[in-house]
Amino acid sequence: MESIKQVIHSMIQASDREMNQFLEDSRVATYQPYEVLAEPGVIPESIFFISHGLVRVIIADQAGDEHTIHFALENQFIADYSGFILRQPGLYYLQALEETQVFILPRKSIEWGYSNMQEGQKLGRLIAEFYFIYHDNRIKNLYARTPLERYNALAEVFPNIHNRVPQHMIASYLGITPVHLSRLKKNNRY
Amino acid sequence: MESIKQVIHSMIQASDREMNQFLEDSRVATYQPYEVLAEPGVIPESIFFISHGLVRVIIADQAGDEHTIHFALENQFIADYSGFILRQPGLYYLQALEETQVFILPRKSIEWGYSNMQEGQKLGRLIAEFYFIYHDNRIKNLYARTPLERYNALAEVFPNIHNRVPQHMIASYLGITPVHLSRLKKNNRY
DNA sequence: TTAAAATGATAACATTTGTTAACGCATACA
DNA sequence: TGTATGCGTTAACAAATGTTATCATTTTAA
Repeated sequence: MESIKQVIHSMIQASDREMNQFLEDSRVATYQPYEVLAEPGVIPESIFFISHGLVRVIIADQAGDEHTIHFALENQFIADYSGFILRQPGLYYLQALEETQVFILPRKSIEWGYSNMQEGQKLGRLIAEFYFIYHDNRIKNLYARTPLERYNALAEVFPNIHNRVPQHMIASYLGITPVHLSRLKKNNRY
Repeated sequence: MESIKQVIHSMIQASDREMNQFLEDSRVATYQPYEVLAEPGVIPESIFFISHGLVRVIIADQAGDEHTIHFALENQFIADYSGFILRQPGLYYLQALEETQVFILPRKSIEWGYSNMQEGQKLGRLIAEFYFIYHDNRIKNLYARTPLERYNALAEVFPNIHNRVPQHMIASYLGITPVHLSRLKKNNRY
């Protein structure tokens, strides 16, 4: 409970009363490695806050192949946020890769926060901006850097990722095959 | 002046007084095709609203090659938003591709809006969410669709783009060479 | 403890994509 | 009007990346 409060306090001013009411309807859940927090086809009705653990975001293409789109770490919010905002069925799997504890914030709480917390809208803005910057950076790197450069810079975005995630998932995140990543590493001259 | 008011009113409630004060320090500017609205290396101090025209967002890689990262159309906000938020030097060129008229909203106005407009933070949240959804969609497509599929779906995101932008810029946006796009189109069997 | 499964490296080969150059056509402009 | 420039297509070839298979090692689970 403390970690989410800390993170929110680092972004906005909120009274204890606001904070407690905001979190009142949240619940804690724990997932084992490879367990699934959310599946595609369902309208997302909650936002997750990861207190510890690691969540992989996956999309499946038409052929059924799965692609790792994102890794979400402790002290971050994660959701199929587009689906949540648009109230459309999600497209992502959210999968724990480690034993992972989350707070589940239902839509009701988010909406309560927007309407009733002094800085609720600001909190929403800052979270959206955080992910905007993450996405923007990612797209910059995609256009302006090679896969190997992106590989070498990965740990800046996901600290310690190489000790927490198998390499083939990293290859998937980079948009290349595991075989190719292995080759690139071999020729990694820096 | 009317178009930006309409767009803002479609997102939030705002009194005439709020709206007029918010826009008080904005100015109108007009750019000819290929003129540049913003360059990398400078901390972005304003947000643009395109009342008509079309702006291309470009990033240059280490080799100096330019990549088209985005097209911004009329009635949209555009900026090097990451740089604006983080107060860091921008990385993008913003280039008009048609005769383009914009409102330039200085940082001062944005901050005034956050502090003084009833729904200022909400406006910021909705704009950040809009671009979040755009980015998210884009990344989904990047992983789950082929370049040809992305080409065929382009006009959904950028209406009439094929009549407004030369094909080699579209190829650049898709992350492929003009020669390759030409080949793909030739084999486009649907 | 042991057997099965997952992981990562590597090789051989196939496919995709990039590079360079040439050409025809349209457009801009002097 | 004529000339230069930009655009899109095509072809030939090169480079990058994917595919499939094999192997050794580590991890997982019975």
